[in-house]
Amino acid sequence: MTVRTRIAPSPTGDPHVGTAYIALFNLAFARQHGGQFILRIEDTDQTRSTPESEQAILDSMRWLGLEWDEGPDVGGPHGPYRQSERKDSYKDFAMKLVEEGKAFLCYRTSEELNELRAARRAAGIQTALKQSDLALPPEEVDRRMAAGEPYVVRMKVPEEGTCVIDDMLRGAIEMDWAQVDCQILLKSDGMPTYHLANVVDDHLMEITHVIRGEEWISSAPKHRLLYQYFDWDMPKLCHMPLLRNPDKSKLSKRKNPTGITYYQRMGYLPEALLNYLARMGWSMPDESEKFTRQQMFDNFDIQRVSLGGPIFDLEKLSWLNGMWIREELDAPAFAEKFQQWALNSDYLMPIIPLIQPRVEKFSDVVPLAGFFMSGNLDLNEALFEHKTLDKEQIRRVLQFSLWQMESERHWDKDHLYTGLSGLSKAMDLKIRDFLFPLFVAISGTPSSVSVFESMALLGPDMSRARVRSALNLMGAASKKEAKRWEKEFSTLQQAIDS
RNA sequence: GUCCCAUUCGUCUAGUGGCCUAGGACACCGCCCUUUCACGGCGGUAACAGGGGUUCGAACCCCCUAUGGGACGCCA
Repeated sequence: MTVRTRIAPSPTGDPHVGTAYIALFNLAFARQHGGQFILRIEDTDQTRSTPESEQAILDSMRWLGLEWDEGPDVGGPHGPYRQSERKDSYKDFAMKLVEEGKAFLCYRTSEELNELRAARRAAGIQTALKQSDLALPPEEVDRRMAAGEPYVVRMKVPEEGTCVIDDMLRGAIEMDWAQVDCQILLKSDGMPTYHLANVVDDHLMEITHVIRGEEWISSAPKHRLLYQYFDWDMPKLCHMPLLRNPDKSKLSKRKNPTGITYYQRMGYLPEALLNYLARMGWSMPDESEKFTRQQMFDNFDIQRVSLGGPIFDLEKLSWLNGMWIREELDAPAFAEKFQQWALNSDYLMPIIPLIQPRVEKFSDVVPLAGFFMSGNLDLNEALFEHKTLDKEQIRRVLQFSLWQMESERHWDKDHLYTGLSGLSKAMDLKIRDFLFPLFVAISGTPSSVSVFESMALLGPDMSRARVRSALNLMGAASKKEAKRWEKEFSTLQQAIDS
């Protein structure tokens, strides 16, 4: 038996806890049946899938104790997209379907598609786009083909009837073919889409079980149809519930710390985080709360997964982590773990050049650099008093910076500097005034080491969490205010971009 | 809007037709321990979304409604 999960790298290099959640259940299921667990990290978008972002995922998985098995030749964590010979073979598979009349070339431009969709919506048509909707006059196709215009390969999908998907947890799910659009298999750049690559890879790797997030249910008919078209055996599907924000929406970084490195930086033990993740939607037969990875695997039964989307709520995680720290670590182990966490040279070395110029005695170090080893800072409103900025401006700087930080795709000192200094210019504030609230939010004092370096080292989630909590302290925007600010912010952003 | 998935204490959950007057855990509250606080111990408040069936019997099976979520991309 071979179970796999497929992971998209995060551009900020901060793997998502939801990823670990799915991976954990794949691993548990595979281990319970003595099977293999394949972890695939792939993305056809080359800006996201970099050696660094892939490495970040592997590091996080290793930290959590989620070991994976290397697959056969096409498997393993380093996806085949980048290897040209594999890219061609995706094209071969797509073209085979075209020859057999199961897929077709589509010369429609994205503008045309937008118009088409808009027109259908206006006409109240709710069904998906089909081959017949996309067809162009033959002479127009010839013209575009002759002109060498870009095309995509789309799969053909039945216009009517129902498709039954068998889910390991939910049983049979019926869906109307009318709702399924003729999915693009090969993009105009020759890269496969997820749907094609997913099916081809899984077949070549002899995957027998796919455990993935619930958000994939609606594309399962496409996958089933592709297996049929290729005449391949289809793996069993299992859709896990989605982790949620406290407001019940899908767990997202805008509302929550979602990066694994955040929990690492926060000082959670990997065993505890994994234990907590396992308790999301799953329970031990005897309902115990604290258990090891191995105990979970020994008692694993996928049928014990409950389907309501669990809310990722930190209180119980913290309690559980406390249990692990108190009960599993004796004093020497505690000392060692703490030292590893706070004083390991990977984390410490980049901090030294920042603080050394300001240190006169070693006793200065903790007051100066303590914020690098803290979670949420203990702030109060008085810290934010400034000689020129009033409270309103401070709140706006915090909120706008937070939005800017949320949209930052490359989390490093230079990108942060470019983004935030651009914002301060657009807000028509002196950079030193603009930075003041951020210094307080990030380091707890108005005068500290470079705030950009600090944010880069603390990572996106920790930095955002601190700015968010500072904003809450000063008073988050009311609904009305938020609307106005959002408008203002988007015009500022345009100013930054231009 | 359309399709799909879901719905047990505030939160995570047990529960697969009689063991349910619904159990456990976090959080919260109270008491005990204690030079403080925390830990620990003991106790308490608190839930089957609503309405119809099926059945001798329904948290559990079926239908409808409501609510929440997801999907509707040359993202994954």
